Amino acid sequence: MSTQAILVADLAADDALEPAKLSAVDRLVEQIRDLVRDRKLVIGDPLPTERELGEVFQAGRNTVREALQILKAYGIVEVRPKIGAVLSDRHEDAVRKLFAFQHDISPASFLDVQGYRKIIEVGIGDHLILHTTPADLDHLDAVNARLLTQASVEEAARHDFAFHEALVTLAGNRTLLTNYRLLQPVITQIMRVGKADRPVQTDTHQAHAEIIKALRDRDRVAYTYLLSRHLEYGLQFVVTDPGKGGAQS
Amino acid sequence: MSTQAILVADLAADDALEPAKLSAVDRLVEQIRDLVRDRKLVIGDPLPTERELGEVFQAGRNTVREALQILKAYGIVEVRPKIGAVLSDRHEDAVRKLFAFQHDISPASFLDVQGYRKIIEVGIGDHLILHTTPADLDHLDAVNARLLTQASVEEAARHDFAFHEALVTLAGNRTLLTNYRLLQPVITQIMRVGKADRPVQTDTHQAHAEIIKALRDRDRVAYTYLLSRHLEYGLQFVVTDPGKGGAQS
DNA sequence: ATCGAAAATCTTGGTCCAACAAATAGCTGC
DNA sequence: GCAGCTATTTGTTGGACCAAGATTTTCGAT
Repeated sequence: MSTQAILVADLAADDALEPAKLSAVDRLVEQIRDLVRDRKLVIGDPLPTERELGEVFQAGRNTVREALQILKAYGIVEVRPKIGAVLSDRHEDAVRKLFAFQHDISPASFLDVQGYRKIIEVGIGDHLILHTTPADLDHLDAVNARLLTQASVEEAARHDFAFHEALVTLAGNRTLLTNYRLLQPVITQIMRVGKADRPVQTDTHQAHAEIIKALRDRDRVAYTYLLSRHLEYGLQFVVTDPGKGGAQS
Repeated sequence: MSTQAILVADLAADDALEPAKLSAVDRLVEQIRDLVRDRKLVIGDPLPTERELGEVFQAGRNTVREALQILKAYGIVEVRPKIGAVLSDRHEDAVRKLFAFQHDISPASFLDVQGYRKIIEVGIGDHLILHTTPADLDHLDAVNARLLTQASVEEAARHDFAFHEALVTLAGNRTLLTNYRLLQPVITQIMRVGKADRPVQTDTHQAHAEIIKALRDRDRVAYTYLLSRHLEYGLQFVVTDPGKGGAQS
């Protein structure tokens, strides 16, 4: 218990790297965060109006607005016209957006991301083989089935990602899942490109189904092989440079 | 080549989820990003002054400032009095800070992060066994050696993380490394707690050395075993709830 | 008199301007 | 070469206006 208290204190100090005088805007950001904490506001609760905040904290409204823009960028608040700033749960979205903000869009980047996915999705294989329940696998089937029910490339990419997301979810590690989701924009982008030329939904669905089957059979080797092949399959549509066949380095 | 052009266009559309009219501030954020891209500005280059930006893009200075606050929060620019906004390379720091923001500080969270690390660091084992060069291993030794050269808990945690970071770096995947680094604040926090009670630098150094040896021997099983044990070892200092001995679930 | 709809009003965020303070880059004079 | 001055630029504030949406008021129909 005392351990936890120490932790909180220590981590609070992470922000105090520059003990020097903060700008009024930064000070306001802190004060508003404190306000939220002190009043124990929860998601959806409204903050005071900009004018009130300015009055309470002795700052101009423009200064308050700049602070709110920062909080907004952090996904802490969402400001709706007229109703004002309300506490938001879009934090993860903000992280995701920020993460993808200036990711370069190059074939090398795609290759890298697919390599990452291979490490992750193959890496959780041991756990999946051991711990997935029939219900889990049925759920995967259900998610996979959605791949066949629509036509839009955008939709297909989303459902494709949903399958892999569900797979990673089964690893039962929240940190891993959060990190994997960070790449959602990039991954769905890869998928869109892969599916742009011609619809490959049935192929994808089939590949997913085989992967599920490998899990049902608790066949670690098949899982690894099928998953690797599946991820590499998508790559050949992305790396179009040489025009030749294989895409392995 | 044409593929790449399509990609860039498509990803630009990712932000256009709400095709409705953007606010002037959001529009400015985009315009400034475009400006940076068009002029091929690099890290350290200065942007036009706030008044110039306002004139060029037909916006008031306050609006420009709000846009700059967002860019600043994103780690894209750093604005210094008098000289103005200059392009910054703090983007990853901003992501890291924002990411750590949401992480609650609980034993469960620690357990989760350690589980994540196990998945990652064990997961790259195959690649490491196959591809690490003697030079790589010497580098690991050098990084590990630093663990013995100082006393501060803070320093020790940093060097401890540096070793694991170096390990992940050897996997040769930039995406993975970026994601792993995201957890730096949380991981070093875990390490600080683990080392708070008494100095265990020699133990840690020893454990690292054994892991390196396993890589030298290209012994996949030993690598997995030693790494898992090492990561679980740190955990027993975190989960202090029962006060009894073992901490395995 | 009661209810509901329409209109007027009031509040609030969005944007812009003007002004001043503080900091400092760059010039000026020695 | 250096001290000091000046002009420029960001930091901050207050005020103004607009548009949109919430609130209240008004007023007609029943």
